[in-house]
Amino acid sequence: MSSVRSSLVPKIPTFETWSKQFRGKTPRNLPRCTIADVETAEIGFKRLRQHTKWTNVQLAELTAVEIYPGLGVWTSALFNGGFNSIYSLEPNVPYYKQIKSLADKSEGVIRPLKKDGYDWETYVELKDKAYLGSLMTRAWNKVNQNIFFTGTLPKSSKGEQLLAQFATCIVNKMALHSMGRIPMALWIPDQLYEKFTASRGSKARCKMSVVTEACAEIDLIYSTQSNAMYPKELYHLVYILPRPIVKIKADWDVFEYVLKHLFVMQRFSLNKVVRTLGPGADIILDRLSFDTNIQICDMTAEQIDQVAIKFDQWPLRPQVLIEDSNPRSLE
Amino acid sequence: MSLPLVRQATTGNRNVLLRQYTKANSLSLRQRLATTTLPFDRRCASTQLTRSISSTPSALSAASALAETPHHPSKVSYDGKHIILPNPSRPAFKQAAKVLPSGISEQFAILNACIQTGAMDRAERIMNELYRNRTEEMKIFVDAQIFNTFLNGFVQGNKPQANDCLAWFDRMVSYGITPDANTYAILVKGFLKMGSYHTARMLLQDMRKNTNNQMMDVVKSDFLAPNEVKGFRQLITESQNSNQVEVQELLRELELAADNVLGSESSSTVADKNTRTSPAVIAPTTIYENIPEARPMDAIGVKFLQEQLSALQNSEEALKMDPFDLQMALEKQGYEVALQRLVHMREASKERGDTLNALHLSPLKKNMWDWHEKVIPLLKEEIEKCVNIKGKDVERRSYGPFLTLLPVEKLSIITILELLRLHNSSGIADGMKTARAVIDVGKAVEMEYNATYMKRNNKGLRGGYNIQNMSANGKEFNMAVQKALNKQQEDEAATEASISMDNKNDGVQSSDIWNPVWPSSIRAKVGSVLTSLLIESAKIPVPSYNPDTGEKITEHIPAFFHTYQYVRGKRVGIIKFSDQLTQLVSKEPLRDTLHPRLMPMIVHPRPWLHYNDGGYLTAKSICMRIKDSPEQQIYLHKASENAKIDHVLKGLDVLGSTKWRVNKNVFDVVLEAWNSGEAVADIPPAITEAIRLPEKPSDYDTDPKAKFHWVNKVKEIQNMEKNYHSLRCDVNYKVETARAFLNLPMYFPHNMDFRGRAYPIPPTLNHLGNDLCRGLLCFDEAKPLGESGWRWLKIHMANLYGYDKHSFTERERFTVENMDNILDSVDNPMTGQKWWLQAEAPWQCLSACYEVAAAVRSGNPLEFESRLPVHQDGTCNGLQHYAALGGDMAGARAVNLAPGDRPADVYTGVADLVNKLVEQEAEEGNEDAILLKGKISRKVVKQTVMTNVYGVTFIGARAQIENRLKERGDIPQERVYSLASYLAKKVFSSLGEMFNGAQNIQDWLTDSARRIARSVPKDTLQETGILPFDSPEQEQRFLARVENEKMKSRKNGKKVTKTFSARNPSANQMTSVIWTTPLGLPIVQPYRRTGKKQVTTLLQTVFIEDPDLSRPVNAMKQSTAFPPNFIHSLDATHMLMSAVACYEKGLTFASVHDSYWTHACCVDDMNEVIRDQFIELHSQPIMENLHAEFMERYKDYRLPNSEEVDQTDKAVTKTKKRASSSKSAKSAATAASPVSAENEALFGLADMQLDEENGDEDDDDLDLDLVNNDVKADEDDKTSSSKKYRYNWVELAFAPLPKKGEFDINQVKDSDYFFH
DNA sequence: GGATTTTCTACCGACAATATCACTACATACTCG
DNA sequence: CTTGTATGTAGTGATATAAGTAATAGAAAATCA
Repeated sequence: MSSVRSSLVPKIPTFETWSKQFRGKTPRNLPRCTIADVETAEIGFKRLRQHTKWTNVQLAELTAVEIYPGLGVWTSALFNGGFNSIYSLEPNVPYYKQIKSLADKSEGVIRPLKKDGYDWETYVELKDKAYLGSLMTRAWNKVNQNIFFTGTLPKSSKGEQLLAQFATCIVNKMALHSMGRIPMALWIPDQLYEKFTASRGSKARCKMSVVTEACAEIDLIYSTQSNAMYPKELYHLVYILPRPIVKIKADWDVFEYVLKHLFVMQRFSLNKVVRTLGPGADIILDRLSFDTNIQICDMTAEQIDQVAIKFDQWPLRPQVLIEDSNPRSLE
Repeated sequence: MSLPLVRQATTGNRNVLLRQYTKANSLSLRQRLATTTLPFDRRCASTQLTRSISSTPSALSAASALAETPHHPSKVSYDGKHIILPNPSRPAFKQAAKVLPSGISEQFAILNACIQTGAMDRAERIMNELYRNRTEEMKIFVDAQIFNTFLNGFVQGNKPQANDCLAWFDRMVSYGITPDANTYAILVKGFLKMGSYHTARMLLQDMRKNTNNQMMDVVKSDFLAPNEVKGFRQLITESQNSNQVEVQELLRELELAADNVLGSESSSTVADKNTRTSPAVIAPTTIYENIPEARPMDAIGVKFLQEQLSALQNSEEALKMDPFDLQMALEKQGYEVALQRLVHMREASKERGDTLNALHLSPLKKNMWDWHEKVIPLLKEEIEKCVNIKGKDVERRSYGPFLTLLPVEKLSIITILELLRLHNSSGIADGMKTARAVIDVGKAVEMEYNATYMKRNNKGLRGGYNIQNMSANGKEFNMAVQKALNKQQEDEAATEASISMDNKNDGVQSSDIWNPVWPSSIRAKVGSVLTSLLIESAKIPVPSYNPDTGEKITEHIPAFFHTYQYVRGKRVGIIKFSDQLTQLVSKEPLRDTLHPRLMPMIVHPRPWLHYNDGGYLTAKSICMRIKDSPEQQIYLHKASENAKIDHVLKGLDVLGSTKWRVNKNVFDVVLEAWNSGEAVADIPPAITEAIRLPEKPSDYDTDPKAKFHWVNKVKEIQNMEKNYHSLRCDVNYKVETARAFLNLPMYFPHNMDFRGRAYPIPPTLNHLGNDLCRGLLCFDEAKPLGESGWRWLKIHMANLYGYDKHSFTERERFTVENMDNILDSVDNPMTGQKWWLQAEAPWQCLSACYEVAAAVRSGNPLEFESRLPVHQDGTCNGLQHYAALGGDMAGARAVNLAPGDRPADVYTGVADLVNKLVEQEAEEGNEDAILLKGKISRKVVKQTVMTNVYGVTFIGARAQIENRLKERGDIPQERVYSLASYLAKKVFSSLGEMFNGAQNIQDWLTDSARRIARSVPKDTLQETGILPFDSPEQEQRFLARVENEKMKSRKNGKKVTKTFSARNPSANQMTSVIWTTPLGLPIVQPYRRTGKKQVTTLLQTVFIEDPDLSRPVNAMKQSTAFPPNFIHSLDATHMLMSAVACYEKGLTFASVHDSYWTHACCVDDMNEVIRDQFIELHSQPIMENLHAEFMERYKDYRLPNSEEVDQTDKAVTKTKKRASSSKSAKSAATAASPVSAENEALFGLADMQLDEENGDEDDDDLDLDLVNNDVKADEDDKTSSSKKYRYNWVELAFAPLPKKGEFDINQVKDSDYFFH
């Protein structure tokens, strides 16, 4: 109830010391970027608050889950913003220590956890009563008022993979989103942001952006300026609000199969590409409600969903949609 | 001293073979004949094994006219006579190798296709364009052969354009190409055809006056068909009235020549010969237009084919046919036969008209026929489009000409069969990679084109079959040949007509005619057209319904469809079978979809005359399997040209001369097992119902992890299913192949991998295949067992069962004691005790059971006529060679080079040694050791010991051992990994201990290869300004050349000169490791960095190696692969030597690399041969020769070197991390690297200091520095603060050879278990 | 030139990534002087 | 008619693609600043 918290200021090392002490030497957590500028975090949060129109009361009800806090700059901003509590998931030891020391000054609001936001188990564990279990909601017509998910995505394939999985999880109400319609705000590296938010027709249009379009509303909140990140990178803070009704009606596995195959040749027309779905799959063209002479990259999520549905209903569709892509060598 | 004898004998024998297959006027052949038609007394080879023979003149010259150093009679190698070519980075290499740049080779292929299809306007355009845009390259690559073929195109058809021909002739001369006799033959032919006798005469007169070409050569030209030669006679008649002396002279010469070719009586046959060949003069397109839709062959052809058809279906019938005709037909008309089978079925059932039989008609065949009929109009349409190209349709221009090379019917059936054949290839379930498919289809078209239109072999064969004495197994061959000849005489007209039917070239085909290989890009493009048309038209009707309306409909599902898969994030284009097609294919035996090409032969393969001439009767094949490496090809070519590889070819001929048959007893059991659908031995069970998928876990919908694992499980199951399926398919193909040859003899033409190891060319069923294949095959010829044969048969029986680590006596007893089991296996193979199924090699065991049982029951085993091949296997053959090379006592004993009472088993030996070490450490309290104590079996270490020869690294060995330990199951899973690490170390150290000599040699080989692969020719360094030129003249020459190049490539003058320094030389490392085997085969390691390019095809782009890109070597691969390759080249040498020697002794011989087979009764003889040859081989200083060859081959090469410079500015030379690098993880675990150890001892005292100013060159001592590694100095340097490195180039030299041990190779002679 | 990051990790038989975009050089069309 | 400019295009090189790289380590080559 104390909206007046003593504000927390994280210690920010110089770039050189950061390089030495924090930048992971192992290729495991290779390009972990972290916000290294208090002002960026503060403005970011301010904008976010404007956008979400959170009241102090609402904030006081909200538990934030933050992945990859890094130096804890964003964590501090969240703390200062007045969240009820903040689970800060940091697997990397030097960072974890940094978060721990912040937490010690946070009167128990910041709760550092040595978990990796990338690991699937993490979300199973978060479901435990001790963490978020009590805050779960079933209904999807309403946004979960108690959980807020945030963090800084690594600029790596893992980061990209993670983001894509968030999107699928929203669609399928899995992992984090098995706990309700949880809003998210993520710091995303520029390139990934482009892909994540690419609209139809854009050059960056890809599978992920279709899924995203189908399952969430995305808003750009703020972008980092010059030296806000260690190492210097352009990041965007993005607010992700899952839709009450996801636009994908088809069976997810079918949808994914269709999506994957269509996007092989995204600048070709559906008329042609549809054949790669299965032998004789062009028969479903007539059963679609839109002009099928359309480039794949120009299709909306709904249109692709419709293709998936019609494909699924097609009696002669290939039964096996799981493709073994890993030809593992035999002895 | 048997080797020189062998050499002589071989040469003599080749001579015989040669003459049979030789066409007298082949140029390359002339050269060969020069070396082979030397006086030679056959009796020498078979009877008098005198020592002096190797120094007789005949033997010397027979061996090689080029061998100039015959002073060491025992030597096999031709000292100083290696094929040495410039480094591929040098311009000189391009000149010598004539490796076409990819753009040119494509254009050439297209050009040739245009010529062959009569599209001369297009051909002219291409010629013009090439000469305009690629002037320089054309100067290098175009020769008279190419130009002749081009010129011939003008005068070929029924509308000869002799004047155009003449115009191009002038241009030919102006391009600096010297016309030869062929050129004149073509020109004259053209004018004769047009009736311009005057011009023709003028041309010949011109030739006589101005050139050295002989009239005889003109008339004998391959470009002239017999009836065209008769045209020359016409010329004589027409010119009789001329009074000029010159003309008279000319005519006399001409007459003489014509008589020589045609025979003087030929004038009487002119009329009927002409009528016979005249249909072929009709333009190709018209021929095929007249063909009735359903019957692509004309009347005679159909009759002929149906004969073969019935022959193939009923192999009893086939026996009655002439085998030569059958083989010819199989090769030349395999696709027609396949097609005819479809037609035949269809017509037959139609005729009967009853639906009952229509039901019996295989649905797959019905569909295939349907596709065939549907794709043909599409093909015709496409061809039409290609003919009338509007605008610049680049794609159509590049594949169009190829589509008319073959009749559309053939294109269609080729495509269908190829796609069916590729089912499940490249690890794709129910499909294939697009790249593979389109390239293979293209290749199949090319091969079919070659087979159909390359008449030369046919001509040569027919003409060349003279009745000569051949050695033992050649006799039957000759009988067949004789029969063929007789038949040919009776039946000549029909046969000729049926063959000449598809011959568009007036019967003109020969090696003088240019026939460029199609580059992969062309193959891919051509293949993609056919494939995509087939995809478009091949459909299967399937009942279905419209889910929206519920209305019942029939969908026409494409049998194949093009799609993509992602493999680790990368797109891979694939062509998949539809489920319906998969169903069809899996339901019926693959009998009628059996691919007609590359089947076993039913007559003796054509001996290898040349590196690319032998094997099948008509198919153009090459004796070595080349990997996208022009370098390999050119070395082989040069060696062949210089008669260096005759011995090797002879060896291959011997392997190909072994006559096989299907073991009917085993076949019946296999069939029964197969039809039962159960798993028997290595035949997997038929999957009747889909395997049930595992239950989805409860958290499947909420936890991605759960889902992931479930999906993985499903994938695993699918994978298993796929493997089962493709395994069953494989068995299906093998069984069907065997069935096709049930009553026919089989020969396997052989070729080699690039190290010289021999392989049968037919891929599905051969004696190198798995147990099933081997069980299905036996020698065709039977030989009475006799005392020793009976003994060996029993031993062999035990071996196959897996009882092969005991003494021969024990093994013999094993068989005797198991006689009841053996008889039961024979009497009730599928219902009895099934003893044979427990054998290590069940099918072969069963095969042996039949043999043993039959022998026993015959009443007198000693007289039993046995066909079973009995094997003698080298015990760890690689290590045997290593031990022999190193003279390594302990090693020699361990692999049975030295005699012993019972076979030594390396694997057990290593296991014992490791066990000892482990026990020792267990007592010392080592936890790993305690856990492993007593658990180290032979099996655990076997794979690692085996692969050690191949240079397995620590990581690989650890993985192997890990797997073995996991299998055991008595070790806690989580400890397995660390235990495997521990054990791998122990195994390596034990190996190092046991095979110290091998280790040393292996390390030396690795090190030497590494140096070679990193080295650069001096010239290159000079030209890049790194080293000074030797002389101003050299510099001048270089500058001139550069200037010249600049002029040439002014257009694309963006020459990026890559940074070139001793520090980072990898981009310029162009030197591959090359050596010559003791039999004279040059071996080039092909490992280079891949230079793939995307090629656009109709279906998708395809990623293909760009051949003209000279790419830097993969130095690591070069060095790690060298030891195994070298050893394999030696074991291949030993095998080929043994093969030839066995042949000389009249033994039937077959081999699987290091397992040698012969009749039971001949095992003793073969054993002697094996040992003699091994001793012969290893009596030579192989390592010294290799070293010497390297020194010669890589003379003037420079090696990048880095040396440390200390503060006092005095260079302390040493290689930075270099010398020690040769002992990789592996040898690090063993004794210290012998290379450095040796040198430490030898050169440790040498003065390492070097004047840095002229350190770059001329310092002969530098090579020592490379090797030496002064440990103490290293330690000093660690303390020194400032390290400076200097990079420079030193002369390439090699470490001293490891010292050879005391083992006397002659002991092998007395080692019973050397091969056993 | 020194340091860091990536890439291997057993030989041969038997190979194989592809769509798309940005950019360049070249050819053609068109226009203007 | 020539020349210059705009436009179109064939050819080339770069880049993204998918996605739990199930575990492990160590040297050599490639890349980077």
